[in-house]
Amino acid sequence: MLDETREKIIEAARERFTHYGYGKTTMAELARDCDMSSGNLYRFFPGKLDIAEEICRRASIQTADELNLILTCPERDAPARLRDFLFQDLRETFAALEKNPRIVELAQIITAERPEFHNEGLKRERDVLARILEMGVEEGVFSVENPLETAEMIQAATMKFSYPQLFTRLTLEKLERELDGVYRLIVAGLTQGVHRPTGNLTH
Amino acid sequence: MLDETREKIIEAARERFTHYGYGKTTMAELARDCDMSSGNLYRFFPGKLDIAEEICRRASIQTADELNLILTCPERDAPARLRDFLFQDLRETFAALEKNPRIVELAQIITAERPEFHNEGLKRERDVLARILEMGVEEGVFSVENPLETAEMIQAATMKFSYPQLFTRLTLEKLERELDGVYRLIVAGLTQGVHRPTGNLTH
DNA sequence: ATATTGAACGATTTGTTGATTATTCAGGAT
DNA sequence: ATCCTGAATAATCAACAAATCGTTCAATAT
Repeated sequence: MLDETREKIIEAARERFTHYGYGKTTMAELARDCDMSSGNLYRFFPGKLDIAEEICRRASIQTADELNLILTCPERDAPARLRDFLFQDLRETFAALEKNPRIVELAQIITAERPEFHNEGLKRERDVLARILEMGVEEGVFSVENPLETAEMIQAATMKFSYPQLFTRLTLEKLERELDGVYRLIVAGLTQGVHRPTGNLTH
Repeated sequence: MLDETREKIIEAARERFTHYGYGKTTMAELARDCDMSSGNLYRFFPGKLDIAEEICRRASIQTADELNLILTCPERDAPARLRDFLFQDLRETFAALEKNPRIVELAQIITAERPEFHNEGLKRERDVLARILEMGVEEGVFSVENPLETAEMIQAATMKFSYPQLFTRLTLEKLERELDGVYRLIVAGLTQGVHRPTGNLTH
């Protein structure tokens, strides 16, 4: 029953946040939607931002789940899976930006206030990425010592394609061309094998 | 003589912008510094933002010039030069951020109002990068079809390390560890050779 | 006891007014 | 003619007041 009420709150909030935006929806409105007083909302969530965080967390988990399907897709080698992963991520972010800018705005607000939240989402995706790398190693096409660390590096190298704020003025076509180039660079590196540092070469 | 006056304006502006910030310096103050009326400034620059742009452009050119020195440094192979390039860029941005946040702030203001300006600076650095790649090809250590295009991809992959706004909460140490990882990934890819796309592998 | 309310409180936002400032340009100086 | 000025103008900013909103909690209902 308590959980049921929580769900009702989350649903009402998602409705208002995506329709009118985070700033424009008040706790009083949320309470009215759920037939309760505003004070009572605080028995279910510590505050407004936590409701938004829960909504974004679920979206993030769903994204990770969808990326996870790439792992079980048959008849694909690891490089193809890596490519699917990167492009699916970009396309979904881009589509979300066009279809519902409000959710993207929500994510930005939470990332600004709760830096840890963003790392959490990154970690979820990184685990999938690491799994793809491991598959590549098993297939004998990738040479990777530490999949999780390498996954972190791939995330760093593809950061440009994950932050909507960074690519608002670029077209999807241009982004895909660039991502394809970065992908080719990465996959060539993984195939070759990523070596330990060869000493400090900086003058 | 006209050029001399331009220089005087630029110097006065640099002084005030770096000391008090762009927003806090007025055209009237700049005019007084140069012993002229505020209206007269507009014979030398279309507007306030253009003065700031010229200051940033010069800083950007100097950065590119310093990166250019990497090309003539003796006794280094192309991978080492690439590493120097990436780390020098990161370290200089980071140092500028700590030593004089005002110049970084200036750059952000101009990038926001004049997107083209930023591309211009990126292009300057890209040319150096492409030259390093060409050297690598000549040395036989890199296999790169189109150096300028590959340079663009490397810039995309290292974007995380060029935007101060993105790494304000990360330490230089952490950033260098990540950049090292991305560098290793890239250099392995270049050594292997970056291949053309193998058809559209996305489901 | 437990669950819920809604008025009270402080923080934040909004709206408004007055001052500052970038930019223009008619006129004066050279 | 050419260069330069400084008052006029319109845009932006700062400061303050009013209103709104998130959050708390003593009181009430279940």
